[in-house]
Amino acid sequence: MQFDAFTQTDPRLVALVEALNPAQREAVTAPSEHRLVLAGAGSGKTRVLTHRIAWLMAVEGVSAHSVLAVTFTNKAANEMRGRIEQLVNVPVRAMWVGTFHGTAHKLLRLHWREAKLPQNFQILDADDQQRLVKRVLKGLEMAEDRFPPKMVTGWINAQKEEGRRPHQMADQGDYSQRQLVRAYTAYQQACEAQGLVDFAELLLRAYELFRDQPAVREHYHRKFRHVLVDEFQDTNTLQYLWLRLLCGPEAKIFAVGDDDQSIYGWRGAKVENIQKLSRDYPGIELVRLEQNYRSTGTILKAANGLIAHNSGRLGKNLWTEDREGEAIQLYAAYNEYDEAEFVVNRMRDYLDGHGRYSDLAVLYRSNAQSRVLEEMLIRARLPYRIYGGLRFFERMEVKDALAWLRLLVNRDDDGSFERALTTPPRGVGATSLEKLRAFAKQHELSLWKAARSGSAALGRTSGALGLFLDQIDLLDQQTRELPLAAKMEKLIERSGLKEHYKKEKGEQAEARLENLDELINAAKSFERPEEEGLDPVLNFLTHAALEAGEGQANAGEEAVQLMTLHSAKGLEFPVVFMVGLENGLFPSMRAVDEGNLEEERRLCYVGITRARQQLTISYAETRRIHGVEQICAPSQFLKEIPSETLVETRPRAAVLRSSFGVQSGRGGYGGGGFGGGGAPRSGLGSGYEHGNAWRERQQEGYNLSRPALSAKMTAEVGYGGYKLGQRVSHPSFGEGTILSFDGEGERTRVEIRFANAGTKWLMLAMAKLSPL
DNA sequence: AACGCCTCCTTTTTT
DNA sequence: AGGAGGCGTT
Repeated sequence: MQFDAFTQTDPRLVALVEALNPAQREAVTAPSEHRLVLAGAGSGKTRVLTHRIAWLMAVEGVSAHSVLAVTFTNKAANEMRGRIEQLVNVPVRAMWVGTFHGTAHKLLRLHWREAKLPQNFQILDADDQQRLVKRVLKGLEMAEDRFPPKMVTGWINAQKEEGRRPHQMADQGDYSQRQLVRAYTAYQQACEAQGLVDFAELLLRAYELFRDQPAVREHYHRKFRHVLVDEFQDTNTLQYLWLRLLCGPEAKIFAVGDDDQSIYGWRGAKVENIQKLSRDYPGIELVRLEQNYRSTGTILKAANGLIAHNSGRLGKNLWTEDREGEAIQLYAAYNEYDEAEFVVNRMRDYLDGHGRYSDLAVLYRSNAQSRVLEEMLIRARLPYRIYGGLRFFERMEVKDALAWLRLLVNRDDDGSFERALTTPPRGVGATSLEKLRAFAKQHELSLWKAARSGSAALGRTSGALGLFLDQIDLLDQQTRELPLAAKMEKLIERSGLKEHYKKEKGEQAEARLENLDELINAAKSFERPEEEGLDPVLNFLTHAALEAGEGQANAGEEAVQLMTLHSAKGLEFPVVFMVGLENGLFPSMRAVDEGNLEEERRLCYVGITRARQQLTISYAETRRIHGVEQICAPSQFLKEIPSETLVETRPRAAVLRSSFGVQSGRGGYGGGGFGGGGAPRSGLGSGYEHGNAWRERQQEGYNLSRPALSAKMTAEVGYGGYKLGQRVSHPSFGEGTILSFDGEGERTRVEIRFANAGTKWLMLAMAKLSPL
């Protein structure tokens, strides 16, 4: 189809393409061929993907039925569907838009017979899987120290992600390899006996379904004429194999990705799939999106300069029509507290001016870094939100309740059986359970069936056990006709879980009860009867496994955002703080040891390109890591960012050090002092050399902790009855909040942020302060 | 079954 | 340091 012809005829199509730049337009409107779109950060990737679909429908008359769009996260999938519907102005329920796992799951539900699964198969989440592997290892009497469950689980998943089944590996490799295969075999048998499917299994089964069932394969070959894949650089071996099988001779692939943003190699993602795609589809058309609509020229220059240090890139250079913007601020903090304080102070500057809390994001390499930042944010009374952490459906109490529901659906689910049997406690202890397990194993029965049939062999225990079995059956009968939410409620009540958590002490208990209520609430939205022939209970349980829910309550509220660099991918913020740029932390020690520096660098690239207007980078010269104070060298990435994009912010060294007499060999700060003047220290010279020497000695086991201390100590002690964060009143400046202290005794000075008079340093002894 | 002590480990995360 | 998980005690 010719684009020009349509611009003149249909105003809707004009609107569809008019806002696109030439490269985007080409990607969106070119005739249907296989296409690979290399989309740089902030270049309008999602836009291209959604517009492409809208274009196909509007111009080429493609039906929603023949489109499949796959993403990695539910969030991305939901967003995509929403934006497509906005563009074409009608709901597109018939279109398959979902995650790899969600799509695989859908196929397996539709073709459970061909996939050789029970109709009511259940999904095992990571936690369930871990437990099951553990039990299997126990059963095989494999030593936990030699074969840690975590490692075995990882290994099994890795095999599945390479498309390998145990029988393909039998009798291969050394002793431990054989043991692993034995574990995989037993684990898989357990899953099959219990009708369970883990995440990797969803993909592998779907792959095998297409591989082994020509009728199914051909059906979908006829159906899906357009297969669109988001974040293609994140696909693993199995996902790629499956995509290839899924695309019939008529299907056109539209893959969007960015090799420079491949940061999940450690979990099996294969950037090479991009090159593979080009080899497997020789005619594939390559489109590069390099114009960036997100960041300032300076930020892009920094990002480009950094990523240029990677080898084997497909090659891209981001550019923008936007202005240069501000220089990137670089701050050398004394320690992690100083760093956090600096971040908070800069946040205040921004917030005083105009900004919203949610404009601000702090990105760090590892979760452990969030604690100090949090502390500082609390003191500063700034609302914040940390991404990541336990999700709703992963919470203990929620999983407990769901175990009861799962048991109603499938009595042979041993994991749920054990969970329901033991929580709340009912006098069936470890010994009885062990007996039951042994009996079940001996007769190759599920725990449920073993308990039912073997009561005699189980001796005295059978009393409490029998009561439990009857209770389950009774609950099943009594709730059979109830709508889902009512069923859930009754289960929570009658299982004794509610009572159990009521008895629990502490503030957690309350939250637990609330979560149980919330679970009932969540169940309500799955009550639409028999949608697409799916049983509401199965539907609900699937949702719980596949979409574990938001990382935290109150999503989307006005708050400063804290997250790892990994979870920041795909997001953008006007103001970004990237903290902890120290060798050993970022790049992480492990990455360096294992030679994964390039992926680390890409992670840094991702971090830089999250920023729209302002980027601030910081590192600490001293940091407590695993409980030990360490001297840190600045990250090597700092050297790789073009220096003309950076401006070093002078530290307020004296604030942190004067009172403790810490003047020791800290190269770099010496000249600055505090107060005006003084050229910013340029380059990062002195930090590096002694940093390396330190690392060498560190590896020999020396602990080079210095007797320094530190913002933390100051903060906790407080002065003359005043504490950090305290509200005070001053006769001429009005009300304010104490931000920090400096010095001791009568020389103590105090930094106060006044509501109407800005931030000031005052001598505590002189200032006529009164607490509020 | 609940509690407390001890040891171990420590990058990143989605489904 | 701090959390998790294992294990032994009450």
